[in-house]
Amino acid sequence: MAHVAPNSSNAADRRAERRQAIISTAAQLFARDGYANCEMESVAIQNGVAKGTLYLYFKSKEELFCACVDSGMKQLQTTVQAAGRRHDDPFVKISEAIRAYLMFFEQHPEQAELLIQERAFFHNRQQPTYFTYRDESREHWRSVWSGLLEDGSIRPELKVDQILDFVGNLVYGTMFTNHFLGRSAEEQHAVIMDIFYRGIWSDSQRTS
Amino acid sequence: MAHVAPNSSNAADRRAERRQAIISTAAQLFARDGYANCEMESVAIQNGVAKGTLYLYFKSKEELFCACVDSGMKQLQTTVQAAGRRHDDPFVKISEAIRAYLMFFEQHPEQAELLIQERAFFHNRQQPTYFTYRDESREHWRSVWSGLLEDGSIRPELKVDQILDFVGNLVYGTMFTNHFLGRSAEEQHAVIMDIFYRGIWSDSQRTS
Amino acid sequence: MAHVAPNSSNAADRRAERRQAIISTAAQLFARDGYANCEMESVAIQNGVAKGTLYLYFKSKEELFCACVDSGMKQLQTTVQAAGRRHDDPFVKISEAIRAYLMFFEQHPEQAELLIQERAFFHNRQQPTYFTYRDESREHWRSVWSGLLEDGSIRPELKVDQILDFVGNLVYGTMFTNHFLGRSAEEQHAVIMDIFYRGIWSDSQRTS
Amino acid sequence: MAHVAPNSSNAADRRAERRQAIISTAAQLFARDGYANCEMESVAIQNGVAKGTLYLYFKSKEELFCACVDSGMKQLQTTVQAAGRRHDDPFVKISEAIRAYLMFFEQHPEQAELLIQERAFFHNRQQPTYFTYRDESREHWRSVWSGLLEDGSIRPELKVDQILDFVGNLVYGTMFTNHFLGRSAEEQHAVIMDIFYRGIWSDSQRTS
DNA sequence: CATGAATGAGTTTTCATTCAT
DNA sequence: TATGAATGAAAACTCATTCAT
Repeated sequence: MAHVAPNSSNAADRRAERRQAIISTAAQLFARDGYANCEMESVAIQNGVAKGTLYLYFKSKEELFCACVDSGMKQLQTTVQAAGRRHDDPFVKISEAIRAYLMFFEQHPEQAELLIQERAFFHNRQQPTYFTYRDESREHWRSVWSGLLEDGSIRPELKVDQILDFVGNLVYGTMFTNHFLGRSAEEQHAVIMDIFYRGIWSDSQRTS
Repeated sequence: MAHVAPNSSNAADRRAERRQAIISTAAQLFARDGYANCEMESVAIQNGVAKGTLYLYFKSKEELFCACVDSGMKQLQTTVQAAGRRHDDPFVKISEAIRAYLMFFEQHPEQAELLIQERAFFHNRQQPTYFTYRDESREHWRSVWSGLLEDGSIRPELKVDQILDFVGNLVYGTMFTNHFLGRSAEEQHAVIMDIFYRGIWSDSQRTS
Repeated sequence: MAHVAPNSSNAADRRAERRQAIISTAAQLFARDGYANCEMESVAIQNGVAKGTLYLYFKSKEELFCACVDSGMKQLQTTVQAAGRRHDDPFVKISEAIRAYLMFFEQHPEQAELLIQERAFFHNRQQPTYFTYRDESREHWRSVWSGLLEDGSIRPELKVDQILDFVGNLVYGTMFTNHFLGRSAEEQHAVIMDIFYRGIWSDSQRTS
Repeated sequence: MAHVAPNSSNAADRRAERRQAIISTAAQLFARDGYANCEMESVAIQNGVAKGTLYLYFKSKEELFCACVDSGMKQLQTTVQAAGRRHDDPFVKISEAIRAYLMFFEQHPEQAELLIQERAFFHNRQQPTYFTYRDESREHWRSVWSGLLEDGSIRPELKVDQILDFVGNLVYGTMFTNHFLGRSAEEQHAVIMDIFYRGIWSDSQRTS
């Protein structure tokens, strides 16, 4: 019985690998030059293939771009979920998921750019992929927060959806300003969690 | 001596008015179609002038676009400052400034789009105008927060810059998700301030 | 009172002139190189204008091509009608119209090519322009033939439509073979009319 | 000694069969889509082979196309000749040959399209295949007509070449209009022969 | 100042053909 | 023989910008 190499065993696998390789370089170039200024020729050259070859893997420039965004968001989702699953304490789970989220974009700044490019070029055609993935995860986090609400860890007057929105907006905004201003996710993370959990008010202010 | 009308008293004023009129319609069109898909011709037609005329007011399409962003950010700044100045209590001042900020983008959704377009097309050429204006206001808000910190209204372990960043990121993220998802600023505002000020933890959780 | 030149009196006229000039050179080039091999750039250069200018007059290459065919068929129609109108005797009228038809394509061989190109490229999109114009003239010639049938000049067992079809097919086929084989219309014409009117049979054969 | 099947006895025969199969489907597709819009890929798929295989049988797309035209014209020639040979009377022979000609294109409309496509795309490179085959048959028909002229069946003032041209043009034009306008060859045939043999003039008109 | 006709650089996509397997 | 992945030349069309009027 012939041994089959695990990661390029057949034509379909090689195709998938090649596809992913194109996506990776394309993502970098789209992010660096912008969707409009990034030529298919550059992507091809950067991949060591001819222009026409790209069209064997993607029907159009737009489809290639969308594949880049989609691939990135999938990776983000995986990364964040994995980070959360590594811990049992809900607050730690949440905190570590947020850290993973911020770290992901710090390590993959091109993904932040792609989100902007997507909105800039395709806002009339589709809802941002980011929010599609965001909605997918929502149920999971909703149950985590519900638990915290039920066991009295969270102020009872808050609603889960409010918290989900708040934290979603907070990390979204933080991620982008980190990206634009070159700030470090690591430093931000502790402060964010602190204020998010405890607020800014002093005890005296709280009780007044 | 001829009477001079107060708001189009002379050629320079008329020029400024016309310039502003062009900016207004251009902002709408850039936002609706995207920078790349928005033709100078459309802007001209929408203004009832000929294409060539635009070039008497703006050196290029890019300059026109930048004028749109700049004009929008100026308006935002003015609106937010005015909202803050209407109140004396620092927390109310801050809260109302934030409300004004969110309301501004709700009423001028094209400005949110322009920020995206700017980043998408010109990130290699300039820092986002938004952050330039953001930095300009920072000093003012720093002094407000410093006062709160000094008088013990704020937890003493927090630093003003941390708070400024936190709230900046929070409203930035909130504004964009409101914009993308069509959410109402009014509803968000109360929750945001509540969590920002008090955190999400219950008293029992805080003391544990 | 200013004198106004009769043939370029205003912008609309100049536009029409320019349009016609483009059509003329385009017709030559489409015929020479074929629709597919004729580049818009060539047409522009041949006209002494830039490529973009063509698109101010014609929405697309296809539209320019159709304008060429249409213009040619209009000219053909005019020429043939005029030739017919110059004579009163119906048989002469018909004969001269046919001569004019054959001469037209001899003098405008590009029009014969355009008919072929049109069919070759657009047969899935529209009926050949030639047949549209052919149908338009049919009524006129029907009445001429009807008169001849009624006054006994034509064999009574023939029907007008049969004659119209026969002569239509005959001149159509003759025109194309003249064109392909470089034959002279002038020579063909007399023979065609002779056989068409009298047939090929000898008297003895007719009566047998 | 192995038994050899009579109609695919060896490699050469199988190759010829396959070649012909490709020609048949290619002819349909060239006619349906036009030479330019017909992709080699489609031809391959329609034949159940891979693109590369076509190039084992034909050097290029152009050669494949030419083979289609040539094959069609050969079939036409065979069909027409066979129809003529079935009769002894020269007028019947001629009439039946013409009927066969018109019927052939009615049953093989793709061949009419191919003639147009050939002219449209290759008129700078070769004379139309149709006329090559036409010339080949000319000698045969010339002798038929000469006989009729000599035995007094045909008006003595006519020349054989004139008759050959006339009838050639007539059937050529008739075939194409039948094709374009969807007319039936069967109906046309009788009228064509009648007018061709007897002309349109009434006896009174002939003698006047 | 205002116009709008003219310009021409620039890019995606297609598809015939090749060639390693 | 047969395959089909890879190639890369080629061309229509757009639109920001200019400039003669």
